[in-house]
Amino acid sequence: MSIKDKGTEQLIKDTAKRIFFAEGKLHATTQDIADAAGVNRTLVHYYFRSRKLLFEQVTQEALDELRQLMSTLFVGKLSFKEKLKKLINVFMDETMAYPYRELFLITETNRHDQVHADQVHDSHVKPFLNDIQEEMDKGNIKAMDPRHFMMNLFSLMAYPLLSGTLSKGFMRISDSEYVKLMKQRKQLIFEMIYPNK
Amino acid sequence: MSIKDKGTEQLIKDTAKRIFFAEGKLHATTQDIADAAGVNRTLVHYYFRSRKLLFEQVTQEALDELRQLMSTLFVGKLSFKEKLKKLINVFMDETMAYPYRELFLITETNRHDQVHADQVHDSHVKPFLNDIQEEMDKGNIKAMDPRHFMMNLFSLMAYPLLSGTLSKGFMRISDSEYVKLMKQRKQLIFEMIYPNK
DNA sequence: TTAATGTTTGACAAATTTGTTAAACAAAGA
DNA sequence: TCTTTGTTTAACAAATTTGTCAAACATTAA
Repeated sequence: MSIKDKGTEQLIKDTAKRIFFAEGKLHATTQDIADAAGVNRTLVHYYFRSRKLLFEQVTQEALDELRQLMSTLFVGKLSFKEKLKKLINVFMDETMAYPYRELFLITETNRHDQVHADQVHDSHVKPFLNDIQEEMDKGNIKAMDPRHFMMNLFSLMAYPLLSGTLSKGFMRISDSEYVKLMKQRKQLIFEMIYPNK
Repeated sequence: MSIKDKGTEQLIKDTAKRIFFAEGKLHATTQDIADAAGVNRTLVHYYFRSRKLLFEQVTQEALDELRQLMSTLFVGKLSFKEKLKKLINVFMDETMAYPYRELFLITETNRHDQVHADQVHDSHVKPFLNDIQEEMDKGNIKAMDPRHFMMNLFSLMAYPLLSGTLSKGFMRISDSEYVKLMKQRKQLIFEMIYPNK
């Protein structure tokens, strides 16, 4: 077979992502991952050579996905307002599916004192920041350093999902109520960020 | 000696907190902690019996500190506005010193499928939520579910520090610039949250 | 069918990390 | 001083986790 069969390899990788990004189990062992995928642990080594390489690949792909998201959402001829709506919608949906993805990226980059992050190029983020600046110049959104705007936006979207367990505990919110609140946030965040209708 | 000497025990615990909360190394081993504290690893077991118990103690104390913060900041006869300013000031300072404290709490609670979090009682959070509701009734802040208000507030404060490494990478921000931005955020967050001056 | 190639498995080895023990050491009181 | 108690250390044992290997198995092409 010349073209590599992606079945098992993909299964392992997807399972790893589920464990890390969805369940937030950052300490998962290769055994944990293999069990969850229903395969022999040796296959993890067969396809990825080592635990470290599996982690690095998962990290790289997650960063790629983030970059992809950023770039696809900020091209096209939609208005800034519509792009913003779309970004909030897509990013919130993704974060609801994978609330701990960024948490994984943060701990992995801390772990190796190595910043993979700047591979997400200016070519994607800088145009976004420029768009924000333009919109401020037009008076459509409150003037501030565009980087603050971006931090505000991503904070409001990501943090409540990231800290779900804590928030639920602190505020005595049930699981079903929490989902409701998270869905409401899409609209709420847009109104906070882009107030002058 | 009847009263237990807290020297070494406290040193180990403080070092563990520094590693987890300040450096974000959630995977630190007992050896890592002992080395960083400059003591023999056996002492970790002497004082805490096991790694697990050290982790649990650190987790408990971190939750206690959060509860403490919440309760001390929301008693007294300051106006809501002043309390809010104070909360932002104190919480941001704490989070700048310990940006990964919540990250640690989140992963630890995920790890054991156990919610220590609800030990932070209604007795502290509920009065806060009531204050927020009151302020909304007065028309001083935008009306919404007070829980959203609280999530917004903590998101804006915690997330940019939590995701510092990523943000710096994404937006090409230097360390010194980042500190500047974080200090600006205190005022910026207050204005966002409490807009009608 | 047979050979070749790729996949899966269990058994084993190595490495890492945690936990235990006994002995050395230090400080304080009788 | 001597004893007692608490602290620190090194050596060791146990447990966990990662990585390797050869053999079994499956699939495809000649």
